[in-house]
Amino acid sequence: MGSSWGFIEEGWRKGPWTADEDRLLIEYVKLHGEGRWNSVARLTGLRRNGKSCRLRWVNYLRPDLKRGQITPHEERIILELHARWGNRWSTIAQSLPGRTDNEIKNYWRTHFKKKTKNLYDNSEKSRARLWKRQQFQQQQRINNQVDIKKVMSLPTMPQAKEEMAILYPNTIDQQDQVGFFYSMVNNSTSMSQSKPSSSSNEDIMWDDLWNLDDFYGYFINTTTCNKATPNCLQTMATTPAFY
DNA sequence: AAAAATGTCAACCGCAGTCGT
DNA sequence: GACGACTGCGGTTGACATTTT
Repeated sequence: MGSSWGFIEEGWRKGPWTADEDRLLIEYVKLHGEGRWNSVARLTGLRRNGKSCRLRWVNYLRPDLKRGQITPHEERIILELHARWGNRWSTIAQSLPGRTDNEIKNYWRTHFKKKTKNLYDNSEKSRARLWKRQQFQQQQRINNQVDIKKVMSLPTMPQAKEEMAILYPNTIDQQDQVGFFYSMVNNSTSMSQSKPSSSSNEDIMWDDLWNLDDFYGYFINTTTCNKATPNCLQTMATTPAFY
């Protein structure tokens, strides 16, 4: 980061907004409408850059924002849409009038993401095991040694495989899809096995399900969205949050 | 009561897409 | 087509609040 919170850097103020700054921004939008955020500083004297102004307006000052807690109904929508779209928060936000992508993202992280925390907190040993497995599987893919038909015919979690095929038919590379899916299944299994015996079976099941859900989300992000890259699995294997 | 841990959320950053020149 | 400015998105950070020990 390198910037001092609440101070001025290169002429721009940073940190929490004051009531006066909010007022200036609201007046600007009243007069000029949303957009052209880089003009705000010039036209109002506000010492905030365009990005900061846009963010403040979109996430806090917009009059159509719904305040207060996420309702159970909204929560259900978030869950459903996240299962479908993954971390595409702005897409999810479009189905929740008055809620911002930032709000939904924060909500998800604080209410649901923590369910997977235990998985990430596992010992270095299990991380190393997973890392080795991923490396191995990646090497297998590189060497074209994965027989797609063979893998698809494996008995493990056939329903999940079927669901994946329905939900994400346009993935970039079916071989990668299957290979990664199995690495996640293996990951999930090994994590469960390494759990302390005090964990109930239900806890383990839910943690694994949440983990798979994360997998779905990440999978979408790395395959069907614009940012997809052919070597998405390599990216994934080197992403710390993933093991 | 105090310290530590955890939760919450506003705001930042970098990246990528779009648009105008 | 190349380039720069602008915009939007998702991930992350840090300050503050709340809960737990």
